[in-house]
Amino acid sequence: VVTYNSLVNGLCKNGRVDEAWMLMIDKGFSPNVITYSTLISGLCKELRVDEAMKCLHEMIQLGLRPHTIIYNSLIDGLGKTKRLESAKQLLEKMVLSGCKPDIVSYNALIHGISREQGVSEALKLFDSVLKRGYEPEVPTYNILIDGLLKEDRVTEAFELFSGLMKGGLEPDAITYTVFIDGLCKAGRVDDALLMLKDMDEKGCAPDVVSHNAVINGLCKEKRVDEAEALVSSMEARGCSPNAISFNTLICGQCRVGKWKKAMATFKLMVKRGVTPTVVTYNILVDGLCKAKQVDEARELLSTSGFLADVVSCTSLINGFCKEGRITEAITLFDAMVDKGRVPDVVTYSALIDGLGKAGRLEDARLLLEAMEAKGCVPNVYTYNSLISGLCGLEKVDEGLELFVAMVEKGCVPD
RNA sequence: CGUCAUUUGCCUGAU
Repeated sequence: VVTYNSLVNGLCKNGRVDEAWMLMIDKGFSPNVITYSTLISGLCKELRVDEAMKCLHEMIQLGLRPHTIIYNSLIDGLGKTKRLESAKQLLEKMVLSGCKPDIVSYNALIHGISREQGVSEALKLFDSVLKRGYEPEVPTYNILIDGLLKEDRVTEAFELFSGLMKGGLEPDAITYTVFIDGLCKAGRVDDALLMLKDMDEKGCAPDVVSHNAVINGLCKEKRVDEAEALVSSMEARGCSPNAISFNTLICGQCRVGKWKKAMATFKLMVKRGVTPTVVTYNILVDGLCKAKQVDEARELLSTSGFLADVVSCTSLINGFCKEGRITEAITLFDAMVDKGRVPDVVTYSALIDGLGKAGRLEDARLLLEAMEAKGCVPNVYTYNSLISGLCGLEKVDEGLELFVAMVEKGCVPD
């Protein structure tokens, strides 16, 4: 069984969970708790939570007792697939079966709640966990600080940081990076740069993620030359730029119209042995589309070796719309659906906007209905596009009607 | 100490 477990583990590590699964089904040996632990965590990492839950039930039926870590993997997987209710139920179940949740169980749940229901809800759970006598760990604080910053609650984030220190804990590199990213996204890049230095002085070496967060902040402020300098200098500080570093810089350079620089960065990336990802190509495709070179963008994508995903398709559809090539936009939209790509709210919004600007408001309306019918919830961008189209054609009454409808549906106007 | 394992940070598309 031990040999066999190692094999299952090896397969899971290579992302070959299915083969591991087959191996297990292939009897001969009886799987033990370790076998299931390996399989379940492997499946959860790939977000194949239904299969992981099946494994859980199966092992219980075989008389094996799942331990905390197995439950924690599942709670995390359920949270990451937006199934918070199931995650909470599983936590209950774990208590009932005599397995006490630990702080990691709650960290996973707090994170899921923070993402799906907002950080305020997560903070409520945090409080009740404290009241029950659990000691929070650094990741607990990191999760909550990140949640606060993502909702622009910077002051409270710093207050929680004080709480971390008062609890006798030491912030780690992730704590600092969460702040660096949060400050950048609040438009405080210079403060983020200070914090990058500060963490170093406090004995917390910035890693590639810390650098990438700042590179992104600089790019968003259009300070691409500084971003480029940071990419060049980070190596000397012990962090090799990775695909995200280059992607971020290329994106920044595209956004300020420095197309040649962007291509040079792309070439440098390849030369440095960093493999471009689908995001790299999506950035270049979008850059070309914004430069009114949609055909070139398509060509680039088709030679990239990557299949068009929902993001690249949306860039192309938007590019066609902006060039007034609405028919081609629709054709591409239909083609992506045919190929089984699921358009999301951004795709729909781009096309609705294009239809509106082309004066085809009825089609735009129909598309809004179609997206809702498919369970894709329109957001404020979607409504703004359609309302603006209606008002542009002096159909202000219809625009107002739609405004009322969006509010009734719980979509907050901006 | 024969085998496994859980939680936190960075990049791309729409008004």
